[in-house]
Amino acid sequence: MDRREVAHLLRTIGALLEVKGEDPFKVRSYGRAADSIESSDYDLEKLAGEGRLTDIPGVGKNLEPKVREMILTGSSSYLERLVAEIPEGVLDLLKVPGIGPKTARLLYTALGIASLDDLDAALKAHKIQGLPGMGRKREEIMAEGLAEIRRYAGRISIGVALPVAESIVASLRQKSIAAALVGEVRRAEETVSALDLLVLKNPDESPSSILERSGLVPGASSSALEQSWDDAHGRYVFGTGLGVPLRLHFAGMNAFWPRALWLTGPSEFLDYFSKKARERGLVLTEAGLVREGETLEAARTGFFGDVGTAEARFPKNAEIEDIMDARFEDLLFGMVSLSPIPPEVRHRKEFWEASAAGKVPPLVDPNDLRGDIHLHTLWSDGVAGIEAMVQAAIGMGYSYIAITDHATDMKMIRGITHERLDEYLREIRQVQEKYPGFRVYSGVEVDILRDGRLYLPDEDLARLDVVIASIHHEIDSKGDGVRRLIKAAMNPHVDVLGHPAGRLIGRRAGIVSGLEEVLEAAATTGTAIEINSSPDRLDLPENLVALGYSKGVRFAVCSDAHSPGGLGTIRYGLLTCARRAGIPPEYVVNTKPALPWVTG
DNA sequence: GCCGTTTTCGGCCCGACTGTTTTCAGTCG
Repeated sequence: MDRREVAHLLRTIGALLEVKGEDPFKVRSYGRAADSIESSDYDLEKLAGEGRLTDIPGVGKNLEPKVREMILTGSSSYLERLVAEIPEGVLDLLKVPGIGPKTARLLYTALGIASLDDLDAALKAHKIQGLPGMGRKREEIMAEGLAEIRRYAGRISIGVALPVAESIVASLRQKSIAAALVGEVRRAEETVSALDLLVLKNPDESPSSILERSGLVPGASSSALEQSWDDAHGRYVFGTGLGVPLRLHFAGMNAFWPRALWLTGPSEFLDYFSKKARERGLVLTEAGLVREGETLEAARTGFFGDVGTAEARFPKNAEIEDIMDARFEDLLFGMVSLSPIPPEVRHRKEFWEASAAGKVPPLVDPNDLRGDIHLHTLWSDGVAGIEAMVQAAIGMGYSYIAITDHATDMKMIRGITHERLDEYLREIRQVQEKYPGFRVYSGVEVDILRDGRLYLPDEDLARLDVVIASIHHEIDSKGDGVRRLIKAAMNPHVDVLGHPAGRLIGRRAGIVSGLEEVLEAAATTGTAIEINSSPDRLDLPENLVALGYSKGVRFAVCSDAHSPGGLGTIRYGLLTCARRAGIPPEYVVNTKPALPWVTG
């Protein structure tokens, strides 16, 4: 059992203990151990074998045997005992706003509610008001929250889906099986309903024998998955622990990229592509690109050796790496007189037109990023010091970062105050001196208060290189977020508006109207708009990024990392919000060699 | 339940808000 799975079991135990009403500190210790195991690179099986699991911070004498059992057997008898008391479905209730551990337990013990469906039924029958402490208003809040969760039912964030899909591709590759991402994950949709992989198949091999070789067959590994063959689509469908299926599609060498194009879609783009193909006497089918009048059977032999050009033909002894090169897909575009369109913008009609005209504009690319300007450290709610974040940034190949700890009146976070500012700036300067070739900007993420003023006075903000202004409380419509954001944008010290919509995917809708006005204001004041890449935010969403771009707004793509490992999440915002919106690199401030508004 | 000790027990994340009360428990950031 791998790190992620162990961490997941530990978190499940922690949540169940919390619902049981156990000591909060005990509950938290399970979460801490999970974080520690997940973010480490320990060889768990080795440590378990040597009895050294307590070397892991957060794992003590009580957790050691529990973790060892998970690693060695893939399950936990302790967890099984807990689930006998409280079904795991009760934990789904915790995702609903207004339901915490106490309420979840009450709902389960009083009404037997053990799933979101149960909750839905109880809300509709108004069974909840009348329980101790529950009234009409509580029911309303729960119903609203449940509706938001239901909007994302059966979907997971790209931030969860992409790394899992990539790790499956990597593990298949280790078994000499070549596969590529297709479908929603390849298009980098903000949430996806399935993980689709296209697997390369030799003519003499069957999908089932590949599957056997893959190690994904139940029983072949501890992470056994339910699987079934879907004959209509020629694919295997697996259940995963993520709430979305994994689907393995198969194609031979010559049909690989036509099939990848088909499976990547989206369907309205395939319609357009087909139309262009017909103009050239070609037909796009699920199995390949074929000459008009040709049968599907013929198509199954693949098109590259048939209607393909000489350079589109694979060499006789092509290596997997050669075949996996997406430039072969580009050749398909060429065959129908289109310029290649990156998967993330194939849904955008303006790119179809640009493609037909042979002028697809460049999109901002991960390699364009020169720095990350929204990061937290131990100075507020981050888990690492400034220097550790600098080293992580250097590891990402950046030339600069901005340290932007919270300046907030949220009491739980001890952030940057007027009194602590001197000391904070001093430490940033000290780290800067140790890394002369790398720029460490000083900054804060300052709270926009209820009246639109900022938590720190202007004279403090004036001392910082980067000021991100964000709303952290009363984000919904009654908090009048639009007016507060515009007021913050008008402040000349504010460089960036942080996570403007304030949404949390699947939990909180955030500001749902009026953000056009904020974009107008930002375009006028020159304030950059953040694209926050945290997988549960992905804020600003694509459609509003595209709108801002049309108004001339500049963007800052940021990780909002709270740990060194967190810097890597920046790609989710980049792919899902920036690239899908069709943003070129020059509209992203942190593609510049230095921040334009900082002098000296 | 972990950790780090002033070594075997106390600290660990705290305060505002809210819907429900009729004095406060529970949630949230």
